[in-house]
Amino acid sequence: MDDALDALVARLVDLSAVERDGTRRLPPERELVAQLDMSRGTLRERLSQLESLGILDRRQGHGTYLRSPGASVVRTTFTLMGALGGLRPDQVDQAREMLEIVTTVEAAKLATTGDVAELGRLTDAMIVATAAGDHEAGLEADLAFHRHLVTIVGNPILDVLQDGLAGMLRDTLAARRAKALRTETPAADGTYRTDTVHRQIVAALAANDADAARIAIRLHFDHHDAVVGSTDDDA
Amino acid sequence: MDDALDALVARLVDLSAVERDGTRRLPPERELVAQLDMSRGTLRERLSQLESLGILDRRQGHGTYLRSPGASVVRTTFTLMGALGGLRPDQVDQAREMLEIVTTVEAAKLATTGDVAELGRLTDAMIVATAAGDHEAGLEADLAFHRHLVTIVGNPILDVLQDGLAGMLRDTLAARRAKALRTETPAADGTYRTDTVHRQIVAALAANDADAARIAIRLHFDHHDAVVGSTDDDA
DNA sequence: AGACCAATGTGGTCAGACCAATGCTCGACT
DNA sequence: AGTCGAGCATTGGTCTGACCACATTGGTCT
Repeated sequence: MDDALDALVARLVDLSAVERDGTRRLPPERELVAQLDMSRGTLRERLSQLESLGILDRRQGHGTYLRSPGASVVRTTFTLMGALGGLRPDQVDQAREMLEIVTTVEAAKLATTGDVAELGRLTDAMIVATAAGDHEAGLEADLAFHRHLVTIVGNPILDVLQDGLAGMLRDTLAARRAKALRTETPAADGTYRTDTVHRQIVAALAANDADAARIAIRLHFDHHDAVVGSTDDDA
Repeated sequence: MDDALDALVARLVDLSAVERDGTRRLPPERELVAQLDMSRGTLRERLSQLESLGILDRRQGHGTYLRSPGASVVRTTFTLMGALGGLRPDQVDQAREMLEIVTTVEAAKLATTGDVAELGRLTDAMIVATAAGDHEAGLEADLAFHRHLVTIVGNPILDVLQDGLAGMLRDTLAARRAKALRTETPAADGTYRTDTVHRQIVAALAANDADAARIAIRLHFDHHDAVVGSTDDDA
């Protein structure tokens, strides 16, 4: 099944035309039917598969567009796994934590001064937002921080996994962050340890010190776990 | 799109019947059409989506069966990502390595004496097979070893990711292992370091020593990388 | 009893029509 | 001239009913 779909994707890429905004648009289904020599029903079945794999985007009255498969697949996969039983939210959380630990360690080896500057900026934004009581923006900056760590490593697989898992957990993460901030007593200068732990990560990356990064990111999670009481602890 | 599919899956689970071998079998499509009040074409489109997500298994002349989504989704996703460009084999390899590092560390915290015994058994099998020149069996035991580490952690997400990535990399892994064994000079007792590194991992798990496990698994990869010359190195 | 073959049940494909949403065009009105 | 709205064309979404291909089952012939 996979190889056939594979071949189909290749032909579709050929038949697609590039729009002005850079997206690749497929010919209408009725035309594809002629060029691919199959019935519309069969074609639509294949397109549905590709759509569910995140490779296509179909919009009624608009057209069908190619796109790079992304986090959506991972998210739907695990969502449906959850629907079928056998997948608890804390397991998703655990997987994400494990992923972020290695990501951070790997990023520490590769971070450039530009990356460090960007991460510093995001940390500042987070602290400012939190101090101003805008927890929505704080969460956003928090997520952006971790997303940038993934970017540094530059591995598309991590991208997909991180986005997918974090996307699933968005509500959970928001709740965790809120609870941590609510429970915690801010320091003298009004900052929260929940936020300032990020500075340690940035420092480790600035020094390209993988060990320090590992310790810092674990502190990050241990702190949350201790406050919120999540999954398991660390050695 | 996801929520609609979600609901459909729930109804399908209701309509399915349990076979004697424990698998859940769906009614024939023509009957589903009546019970779900949609046309067969539309139903088939949905079923195709679920199949591509690894939730269904359709066999012509046989029937349609429910199954837990598994590694296949991850594998096809990343395979198609590769087909669309933007995903190199070494990136898959890197992701797998990163995943195995955290998996091993986590497993060290949770391993029981039974797990340790099983891992010891697999290591023995691997060493014996290698000594006998049966590299196929050696690879098999090697893969089983790492698969059991995932089992110890007991997180279905890791299961899926590990299986998916290792499945994609099967040929690559075989080549790496073969080259490592070919290049390496065996010790006095005829064992290879490629194999014996596993003993260090087992020892770390027996002591529930997460730090030792991390060091051991990194040695494992560093060794391979040094011999074969793969992706990046370690700090 | 064994081998062969036909009937049946199942998913896979095909064909043509109609429905529904989107965006554009062109005309009426201000 | 500008603006708003009705209508039209395009495109994906659904329905119907027929036929094809594969797998199992049971009967029939040797």
